Amino acid sequence: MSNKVRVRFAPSPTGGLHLGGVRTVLYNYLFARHNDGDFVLRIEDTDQNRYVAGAEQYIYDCLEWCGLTPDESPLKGGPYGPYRQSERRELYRKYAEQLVGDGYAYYAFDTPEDLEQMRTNLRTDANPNPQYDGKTRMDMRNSLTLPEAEVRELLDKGAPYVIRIKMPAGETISFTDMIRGEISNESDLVDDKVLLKADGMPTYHLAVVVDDYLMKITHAFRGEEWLPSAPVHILLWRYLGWEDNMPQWAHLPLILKPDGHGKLSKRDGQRLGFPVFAMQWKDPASGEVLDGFKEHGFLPEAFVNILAMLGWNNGTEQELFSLAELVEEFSMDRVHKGGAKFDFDKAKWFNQQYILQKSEEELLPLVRPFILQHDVYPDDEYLKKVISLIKERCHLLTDFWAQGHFFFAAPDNIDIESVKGKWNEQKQQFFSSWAQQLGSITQWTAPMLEDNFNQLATDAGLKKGELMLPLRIMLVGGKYGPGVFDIAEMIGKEDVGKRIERALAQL
RNA sequence: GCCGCGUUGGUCAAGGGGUUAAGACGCCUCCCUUUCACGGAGGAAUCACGGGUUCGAUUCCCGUACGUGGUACCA
Repeated sequence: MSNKVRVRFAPSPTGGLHLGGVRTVLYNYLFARHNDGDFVLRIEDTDQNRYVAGAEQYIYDCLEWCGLTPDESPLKGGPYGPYRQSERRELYRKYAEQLVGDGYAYYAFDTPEDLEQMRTNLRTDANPNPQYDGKTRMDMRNSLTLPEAEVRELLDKGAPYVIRIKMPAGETISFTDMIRGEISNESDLVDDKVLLKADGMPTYHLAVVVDDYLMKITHAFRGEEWLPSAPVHILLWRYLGWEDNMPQWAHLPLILKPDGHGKLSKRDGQRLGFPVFAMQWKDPASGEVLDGFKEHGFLPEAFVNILAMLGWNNGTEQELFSLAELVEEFSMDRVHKGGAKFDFDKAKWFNQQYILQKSEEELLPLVRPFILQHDVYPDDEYLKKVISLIKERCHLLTDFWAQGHFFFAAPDNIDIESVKGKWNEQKQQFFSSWAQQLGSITQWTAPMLEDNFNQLATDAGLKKGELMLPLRIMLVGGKYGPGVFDIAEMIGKEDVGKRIERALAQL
């Protein structure tokens, strides 16, 4: 029937959702939307040893936060379910058996110990990683080496076995990658990958092919770490007789750590002080909590934009894209081949751009949770005013507290050293008397306050410039923040007085 | 070791036989601002290396180096 574009994101629910994972989701999503196709979420939970409670729900939460919700998923259902591989278990065996029947795969009865034995026996400096392949398979215990009767018997009495693909000899297997062009591998160099494990579950290799076929996936995008096993998948499509339906492949470049080399890992984030996961992840087993972009104060639109630009651009100078614009502009052939180092400074800049774009009204509900964290409960009007005064100095939502805490409470400690140097009795007198006559100021507004302040300074024979920094330190605690009289207006007569008195006591 | 993939400033990157090799982040200087930030104006900084092909290579080809991924009954 139709050749509607269908793509899928197929994570294995084992922990936090990494930057690179979200970017794979994003490129899938953009490609699907751009082509009026379907975006499927499939859960690859075939490794029962790696089951982690809550990890699947966490993936939904992350996708929802990013605004990249799938059209079909275990949660939502769809015409090609089930979407959880553990629930498709029986399907895979049939195809594995079919491959054995057609001579493309075989039963292998070697125990893990046998395999280890083979590897240690064969390991040399020239060949540090011996494989189960065309060179070694005839020395192992499998349906190719054992007499048929014995194989039958082992199977009948329920001996544990796996099914392995029988890689052909002397073939060049090639395919066209949407990003990288022609890619080819020699079949002799690829090992006889396990297709069906002893516990009856498929490995990724079998499952990805069977499910992509059954789910009518037209384009398959995944990380470049899959490139070396692509020939196995190509062969499986061929051996199963589905080659005409094989999706087009695109192997996405890696996201690398900012310093040194290598794939960005969660440890790098901890080490360098930035998140690596989309949302906070609490490991149920270890109790370890890993920070996410959300909790770090990123806006989802910014996060998505950052990821989109990490490996893709539309050839113009534009860097800020809404999701709708990305959908419009996205194409796989403009994705980079090389990996990109993640730059947290640039990420913060993106987020700042989105904060700047938003109105106080829009920012209000986004900022509030980050203020609440500090046990402060301002009313809407007050918070909005604060937001408007400080938003241009905030890169992250968490900065609203860092840049605005003094609007809600007196600073814990003040940078008294910056004032001390040029401090004198005259200034002490000035602030003391200003604090005392605050009560007589009838109109408590920034301009009136400033006038009053200026007047008194002139009367005392002091330059305003010498007094501004001390006043700021007294009210704010440091050398930052919006106009000092705006701050004074906001925090009110009483607090201004108190803060001045308190600072004076320290000088 | 072997195999795959990659390589334009510190980072993200445009470009692709002839260009002053864009732009952004970051950094520095200056302006604005009696703070910080925003904004504005400048600045430093780049085609990994060696061979070809060519009148001419950053661009095409081949090597080398380096990086990275894989080499599991993990995905």
